[in-house]
Amino acid sequence: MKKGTRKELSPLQSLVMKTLWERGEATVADVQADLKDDRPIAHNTVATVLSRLVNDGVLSVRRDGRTNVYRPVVAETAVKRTMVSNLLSRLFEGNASALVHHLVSEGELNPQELEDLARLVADNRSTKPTKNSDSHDSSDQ
Amino acid sequence: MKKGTRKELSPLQSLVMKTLWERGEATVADVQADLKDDRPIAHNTVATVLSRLVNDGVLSVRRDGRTNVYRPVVAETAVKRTMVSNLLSRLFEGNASALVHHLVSEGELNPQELEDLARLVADNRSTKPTKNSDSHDSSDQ
DNA sequence: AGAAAACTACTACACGTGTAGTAAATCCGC
DNA sequence: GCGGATTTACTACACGTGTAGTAGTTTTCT
Repeated sequence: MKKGTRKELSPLQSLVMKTLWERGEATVADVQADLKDDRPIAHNTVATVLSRLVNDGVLSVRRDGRTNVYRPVVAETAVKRTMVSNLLSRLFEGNASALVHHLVSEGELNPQELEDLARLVADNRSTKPTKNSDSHDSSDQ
Repeated sequence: MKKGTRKELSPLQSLVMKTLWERGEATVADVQADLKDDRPIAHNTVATVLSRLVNDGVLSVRRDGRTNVYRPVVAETAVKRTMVSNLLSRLFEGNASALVHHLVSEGELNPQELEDLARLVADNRSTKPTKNSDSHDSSDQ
């Protein structure tokens, strides 16, 4: 239905898409095989999910013999962008640093990760601040 | 039904809960007033959402005269924890730094925020973050 | 007092999601 | 060449969510 630049994936859809993004393309059986490790899931359940994703414009399908081969139409990054940004506005007033603060105070980042993060921040700071200066008033500095 | 330590909130539920957490407690009319700025929403719609949240153990309700007064049972922090952690496992293999990397590379953090973040990281690193660091904690239960 | 407003409780309904069964076509092994 | 395996297309159904209407009870305003 909806041509989807802005698609939220449901939990199961996320799982399915993860294997699609990993593999590049996959059949129903492929996906089922990947998922079966974590959870028992019927072949037909996977097939249903897959065809709904095609319907939503998230996957495309190609016929190979009598088998359907599915392939991502929407990039993983795009979906992440949408979903993270939605989480941000829903729970953190759209404020990304609030989310990072949460991660830190909840101990989701271990020392090593904090270390890496520090480096990432440093790099990013030195290599010029690019876009995203819209409407935000930089009070001090 | 579901006793809820681990509750995911739907978009509208998140909106509603936001005002509940802000206000501490609220009536249907209060919530409707808060939401009406963003979206037109019927009094009854709000009432339904609220009573479902009570049913899910996310809110409690108290009678004040002939009016219901709702109050959060689940702390904002707890919900954030659940939902962020779910997003993490669904899209980032449970890896929090991957999420932060995403935020940085998508430009969700502006220079000022990166600056603050650097300080946060530095602080956290120096204060010996073995497991749980206590910067500024919030009440939750 | 009588009408209007405010509220709650209950009901309804469409749509998405998870889950899978049935029917039908095709393929593979013996 | 036949029976089981594979695979698709279609159908079904329960449950959550967004959305709100109805009915009924108070409260409040002329």
